[in-house]
Amino acid sequence: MGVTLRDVAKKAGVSAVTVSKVVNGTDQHISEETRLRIQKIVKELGYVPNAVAKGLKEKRTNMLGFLLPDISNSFFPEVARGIEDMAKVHGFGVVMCNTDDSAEQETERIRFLSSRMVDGIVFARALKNSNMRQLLSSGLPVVVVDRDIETEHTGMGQIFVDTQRGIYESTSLLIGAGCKKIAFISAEYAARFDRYQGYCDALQQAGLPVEPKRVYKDHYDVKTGYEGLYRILANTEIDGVVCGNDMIAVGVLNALKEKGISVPGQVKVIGFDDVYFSRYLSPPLTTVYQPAYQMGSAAAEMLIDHILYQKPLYKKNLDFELRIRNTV
Amino acid sequence: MGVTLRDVAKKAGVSAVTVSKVVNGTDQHISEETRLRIQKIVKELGYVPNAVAKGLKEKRTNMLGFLLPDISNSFFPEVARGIEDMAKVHGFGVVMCNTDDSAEQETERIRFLSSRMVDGIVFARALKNSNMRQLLSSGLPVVVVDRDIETEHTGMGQIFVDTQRGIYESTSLLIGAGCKKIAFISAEYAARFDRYQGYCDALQQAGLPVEPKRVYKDHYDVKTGYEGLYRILANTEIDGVVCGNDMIAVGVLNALKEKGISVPGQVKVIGFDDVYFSRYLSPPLTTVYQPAYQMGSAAAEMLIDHILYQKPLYKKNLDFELRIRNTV
DNA sequence: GTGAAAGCGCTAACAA
DNA sequence: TTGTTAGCGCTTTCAC
Repeated sequence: MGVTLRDVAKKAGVSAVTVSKVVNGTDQHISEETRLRIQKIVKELGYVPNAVAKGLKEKRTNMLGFLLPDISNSFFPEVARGIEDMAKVHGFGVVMCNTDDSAEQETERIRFLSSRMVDGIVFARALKNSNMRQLLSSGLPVVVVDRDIETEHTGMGQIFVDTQRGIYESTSLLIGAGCKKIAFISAEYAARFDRYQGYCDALQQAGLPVEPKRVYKDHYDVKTGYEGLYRILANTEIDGVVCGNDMIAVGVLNALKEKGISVPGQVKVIGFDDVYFSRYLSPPLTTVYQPAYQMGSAAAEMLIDHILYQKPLYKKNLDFELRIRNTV
Repeated sequence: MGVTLRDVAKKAGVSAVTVSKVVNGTDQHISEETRLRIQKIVKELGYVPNAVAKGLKEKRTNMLGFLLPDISNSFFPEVARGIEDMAKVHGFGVVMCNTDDSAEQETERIRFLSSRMVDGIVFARALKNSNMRQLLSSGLPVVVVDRDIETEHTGMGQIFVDTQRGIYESTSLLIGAGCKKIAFISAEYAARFDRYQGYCDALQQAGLPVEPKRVYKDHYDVKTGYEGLYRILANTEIDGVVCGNDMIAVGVLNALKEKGISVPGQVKVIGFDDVYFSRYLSPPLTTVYQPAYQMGSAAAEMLIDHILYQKPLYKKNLDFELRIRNTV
């Protein structure tokens, strides 16, 4: 920074306008000679356009906001990377905003990003649909990268995985492996793609009863898995556990080990997400992979296409994938 | 966005300047009446100052750049969170830039950030000191969050952990536990704080020989741990493994399990970093904790103090911490 | 082929 | 107590 259009112009003996045109290639009718001279001086002086000034003028900053619960929760770093890689390709940068799923934080950060004139927002979330409305009212294009979104929000783009179907399949895998008494441990909330529903559907399909005693819902964390398993085992027997995510599966695995119950011998376990260390658990966790990186890059791509070429936002369903390892 | 200072001014029947003064509290000599009237209209209209315009004018954007190898590598998400939390407290935002440790990427991103007029850069890195020089020449204040930095770079702030001492202590722990034939598996590179040196020092201190056959260096990843262990075991016997980081320890643990060698019975293992899932490995990994979150927040704090109050940048040594679990 | 004028939204310095 | 002027660095329009 420091060296401006004017500096270049002065040294080249032309006006700032001409330099601008050359630098941006915005005008064909510049003599080859002038163009070359200017380009040379640009290099000499190490001129770099001031993106802030440019943004102010053009009302486009080539910046994306990334709103997420917490970057230090696995799953999100991959998403972040996907977003940034795609953004970079198109000359965009990304501003990261952790909100801890708090509505106030979200509101505040949206205001922040909007004041900073980001051109669009990728909104990754796990829970409530809190202030979707506020997001919309900001007028900014938004793409929601959602694992579970409650309602349709017209006007927003969406990248999602059918987690209900994913859990349906993970449950079916356990059933296929001979489990008859399958527990379900997950987080507590209503969602468009209800994991619990996927679990119920699979049981029903197989003619197995849904036993409330085998269901535990709290949070998407290790503690929930651990405590859930103990709670369920206090009341009933099980031969399989369907987990709402891999963190829960980690808790379940730990509790099972503590109780001396063999996996997959006595109890089979299946996770969800395929967080990068799941394969290193022991036994390596069988789980359902969600394409986190791809979700991020697809979201950024949609947003940028919209910003740059006015392509409409849309809904995109990405495929999950069973990852068979050693807990089933 | 959309509603400007002028809009507020018009509606309040004052000039834009007055509104600016009221909004920023930059002028005591505004009548209570005017102030109140303006504040009311600001609320009504939902006026939010345009940070881009403000940044251009003031030459301060209240934005930090965060340059790192890869957010999807454990350790960095925590750092990122630390940075963002501290930044937020001071009204700063953070632009995340992954560089995969590539010098070209770093150069390019630094230019990018600089053109965007970020007020400072947090540089988290694991390896080579590539283009430190370029960073400096950008004129931007920089704080390096480093696990291993090669040289002194005057002018830059620095947050670090004495990893050499950390490995010295982790090795000593193994020695104290009775190990005589300790392997060392880590990444290959020279650094200010040389982990390998820490390992050697500890052995020497205990009168134990340093056997090249027991040393393997490649990358900070699972594969290195896995292959390193196999390689070493092909040539010699061991009763302990000091790992350069937790990823390596994961590989070591897996290889050991594969070979039917018990941990910590036959071989003891110690990691480094205390990545958040280390405690869930089996057995739970004994390791050395690096305060990643704190490193991020300390870096951001130093930078912001410098930006806002011209406090000089400095070097800060953060403490590591032995986390005794079940692999030793 | 090139440049002058105007303005993006804001604020510091100075006037009134 | 308030407003005018000027300008941050850039680009668009339109005149030359």
